[in-house]
Amino acid sequence: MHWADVIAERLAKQGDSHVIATGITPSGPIHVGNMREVLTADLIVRSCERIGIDAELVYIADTADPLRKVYPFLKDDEYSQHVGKALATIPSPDGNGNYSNYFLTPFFEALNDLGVEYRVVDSYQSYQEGKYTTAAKTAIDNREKIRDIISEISQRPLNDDWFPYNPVDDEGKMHGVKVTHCEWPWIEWQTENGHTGRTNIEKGGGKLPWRLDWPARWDWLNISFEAYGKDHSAAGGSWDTGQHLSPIFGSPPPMGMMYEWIYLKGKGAMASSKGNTVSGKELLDIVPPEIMRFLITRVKPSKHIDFDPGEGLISLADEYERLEQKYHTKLSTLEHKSVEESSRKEQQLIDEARKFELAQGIRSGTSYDGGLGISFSHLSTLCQIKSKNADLLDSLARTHGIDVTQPDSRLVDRVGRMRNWLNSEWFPENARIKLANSIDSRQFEENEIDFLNTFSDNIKEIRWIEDEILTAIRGTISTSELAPREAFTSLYRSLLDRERGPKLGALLAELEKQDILDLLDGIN
RNA sequence: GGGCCUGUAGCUCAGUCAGGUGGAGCGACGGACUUUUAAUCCGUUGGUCGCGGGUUCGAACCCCGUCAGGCCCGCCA
Repeated sequence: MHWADVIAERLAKQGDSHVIATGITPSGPIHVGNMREVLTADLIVRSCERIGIDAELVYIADTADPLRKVYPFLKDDEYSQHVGKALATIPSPDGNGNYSNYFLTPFFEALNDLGVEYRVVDSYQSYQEGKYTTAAKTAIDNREKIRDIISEISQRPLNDDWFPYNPVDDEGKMHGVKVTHCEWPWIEWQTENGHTGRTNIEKGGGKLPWRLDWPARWDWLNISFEAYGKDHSAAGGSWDTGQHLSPIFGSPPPMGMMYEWIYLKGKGAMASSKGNTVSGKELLDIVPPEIMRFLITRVKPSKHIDFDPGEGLISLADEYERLEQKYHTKLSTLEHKSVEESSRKEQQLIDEARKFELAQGIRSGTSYDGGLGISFSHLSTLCQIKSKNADLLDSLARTHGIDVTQPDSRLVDRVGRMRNWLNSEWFPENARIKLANSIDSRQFEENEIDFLNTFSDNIKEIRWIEDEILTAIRGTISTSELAPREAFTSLYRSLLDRERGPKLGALLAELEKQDILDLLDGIN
C-alpha cells in the first residue's frame, strides 16, 4: 500500500473529518526540501478523499517568527537592524510590502501550480487577533509544570527565569528580552541594554516559544495530523516535548510522520541559510507540476532524496513517462485489493498506480486522461532545433498529429518550461545537441567512411529541407553495405560525437548545410 | 553522552509495522524490427538484503550488538 494511503486509513480509524497541518517559516526562498512537507500533507489529504473522509490542509505561515540572522541572500547593512523582529514586521528585500510576503507569494504560486488546496493561517496575524491568547494564558498559568516537562524530556534544565512567552521590546525585537513581571494581560520586560517596558499579550505583544507554539496551535486549529522534518524528530526534540505538552493545552497530540530532507546532489542538505537551494518556483519553471509531485510520491518520506536538477531530472521525467504509459495501459483498471487478499506483486502494482495518481496536479474525482504522448526527450530535441514555437508545432503536427490551430494547453505549457530548462544552468550538457568540431577518421571503419563520403556527395545538390535530407540518407543507405542501424550510428558518431541522437532529418534541417559539408570534408 | 532516520541487484527504489521460496523500473547483455534512434517489442543477466550474534520449524522483516552516511538533543523554527 502506498504510504499516503496507509496514513489515510489510520486517520479513518480515528474519525471521518481531519485537519492536516503544515507549517514553513518564510524566512527565505521556500525550497524543494520545504515543499516536501506541504506535498506530503497534500498526498495524505488526497488519500483521505479517495476513501471518503474529509480532510482539510491548513498551511501555517510562521510570520511571527523573528529573523534569526542576516542570511547570505540579504544585505547586511540593511537587515542587521531587523534581526530579532517578526518576519511580518520587516521590509521586503525588494522594497514592496513585508518580508514574509515576499517569500510567500512565489511559494503560493508554486502550490497553486501543483494543485495543492489549502487554507492559510498567518501566525503573526493570529497572535494580533488574539487566537493564541488562551494558549498563552494556559502556558503562563502552568509555567512551572511546563518548565519541568521540557527540562525532563529534552534533558536540558531551563533557567529559573525561563518564561513561556517571548515579548517584543519597543523596537519589535524578541531576542534577548527578559520577562521581569507578568500581570495578565500585561507583561513587563527588560532588554540587554536595560530598556524596560510592557506589552499586551492579548494584542500579540510577542509569541510563544516554538516548543509551546506548536502544541498550542494543535489545539486551537484542531490538528489531527502533521508531517514534520527529521530535525524535530529526535528524543527530546520539539515533537517529543509537544507530545507531552499537548494535553496541557487541552488536546491529544496529532498523529505525526517524520519526513527526511532533500539534498542537492553533491552539495548537501538544501538550506536557505547556506544558499544551496532550488526553490519550488524555480523547479516548476523548468518541469511540469506532476514531475515535481512525482519526486515526492515515488519515495517513502523516511528516505532522503538526493535531488539532481541535471541528468537526474531527465531520468525522473523518463521514469514518470514510462509509468504514465503503464498506468494507462494496465494500471488504471487495477482493483484496490487490501493487503491481506493480494500478493506482494499485486501490491507493488497498486503502489505504482498510486504513485502516478498522487502525482497528478488535478484533484481526485476528475479523470486521468491519456497524457500528452510526447516525451520529454523528444520535446527537448524539438525545443533545441526549433527556435520558433510555430515550427515546433508544425513538426508535431506531422509526427504526432497535433492540431496546430488549437494546441493542447498542457503542450504549450511544457514547451515553455522546457525552453526555460534549456536556458537554465541545470540542463545537462550531455543532453544538449551540438555539432561535432571535427571527425576523427581513425574511429571509423572503412565502410563507414565510404558511407559518410557518399552521403556528403549526395547532399551537396539537394534543397536543405527535412524531406530531401531524409531521402538522401535513405538513398545513401540503400547503396551502402552498412545495415541501416549501423549507418545511422555512423552519422550520429561523426556529426554529433555520440552513439544515438534525435531524429536526423529534422535536426540536420535546422543546422547549416555548409557546416555539415565542412565537417564531412574532414574525413579521409 | 542520549536519540532518530537510512543501508536490499551496477543505479533508483518496493518489500520490514502483520516472519513463510528475495521484487519493480532503469542499466548491461542477447534477439526482433531493418530506409532513422535519444525509438519500440521480446528475452536474458543480475543480490552472503551493511556486518556479527540471538529468538524461531522458518528472519531482509522481531531482539541485542556493531559499522557507515545523515540529522537532532537552543528562551531557533
